[in-house]
Amino acid sequence: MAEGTTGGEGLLFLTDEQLRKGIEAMFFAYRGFTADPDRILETMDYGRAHHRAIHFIHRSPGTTVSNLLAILGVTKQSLNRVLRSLIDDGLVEARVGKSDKRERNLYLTPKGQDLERQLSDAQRARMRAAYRAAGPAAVQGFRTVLEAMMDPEMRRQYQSLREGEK
Amino acid sequence: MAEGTTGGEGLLFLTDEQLRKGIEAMFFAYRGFTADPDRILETMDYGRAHHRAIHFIHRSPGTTVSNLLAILGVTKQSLNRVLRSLIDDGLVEARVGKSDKRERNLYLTPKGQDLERQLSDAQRARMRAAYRAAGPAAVQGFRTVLEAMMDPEMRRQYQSLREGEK
DNA sequence: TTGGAAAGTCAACAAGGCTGACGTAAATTC
DNA sequence: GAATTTACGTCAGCCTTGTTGACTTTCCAA
Repeated sequence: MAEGTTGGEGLLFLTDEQLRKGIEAMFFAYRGFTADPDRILETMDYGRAHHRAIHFIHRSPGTTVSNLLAILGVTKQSLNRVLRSLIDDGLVEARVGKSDKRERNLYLTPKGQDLERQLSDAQRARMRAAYRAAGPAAVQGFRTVLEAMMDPEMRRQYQSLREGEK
Repeated sequence: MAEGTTGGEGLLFLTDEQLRKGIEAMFFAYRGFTADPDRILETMDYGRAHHRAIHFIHRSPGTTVSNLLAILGVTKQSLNRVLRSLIDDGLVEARVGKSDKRERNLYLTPKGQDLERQLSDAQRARMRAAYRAAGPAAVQGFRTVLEAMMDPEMRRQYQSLREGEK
């Protein structure tokens, strides 16, 4: 039985030691997860905060500032600083809302899409390598545990982003 | 076939869309992962950096400052600031090395152990809940993918911390 | 005995979080 | 039509946690 994760009928025996290993796995893996984009970003004047904004604008083109605030979980002032530099540098475009003119709909410009592609290519390459090394069953489990680890509100955000998936 | 992760004989069909979902899963799950300790820490004057130091000193009592630097991947000055406050507040003790008096061996005081327990109890509770909700097979896969996602150097750190495990 | 490693410290700086306050335009409600 | 609420932007100031660079002290080892 591998690493004592299970007993007879799917009951889990979870020692503190096993849980601690999961915790450290998250810590070290997250470092790897962000390492490649971080390397690209530091050559420009951007950081992880810019990456996150770019990612979610790419994911949901036309999203509003409020939506982004909810997803990223930061303050308006903090996001604004990041968004400001992306708009000034011509990576993001903010169009006045059509039905509600108070809103700003956010889009990546071609230049923004270029950077998005660079960043996500790097991140996907690592993810793909990890998936291949681990195999299909592991991938399924990986996603299942991560989803269970999210706060309910974040899980909703995550799942709503997955709409349109088969 | 669940979510198209596999074809016939274990070959993975990984669309960009699937990889992106894995990326977002990491993002949202990491937020959940740190949420509980963060809530505890903010009531005191500590942050995530203090938590990391406490965690690894607890994990390897008597570890040196250099070891900690290698594991945490920050600069000496950055770690020193955190360590300084923990020592001043009586959570960590730095004993002059026995064989090499330049080294400082780090230990948690009883007060430090109290905080460590609070933090790890909270973090383990979430991890345990996620593990239970996902099931044993998923847990196995979770750990496998995370390990594959680490940088080789970090993987060694991770695995060396696991020595002594059966 | 001298070179270099380990550790600590001081100073300065930046990114990216935060709070609070204030302004404006647009939408909504009364 | 007036008052209120909403969405967004911005100014000012603070904190944590990362960085670089320079310098000192201690002390092991060649």
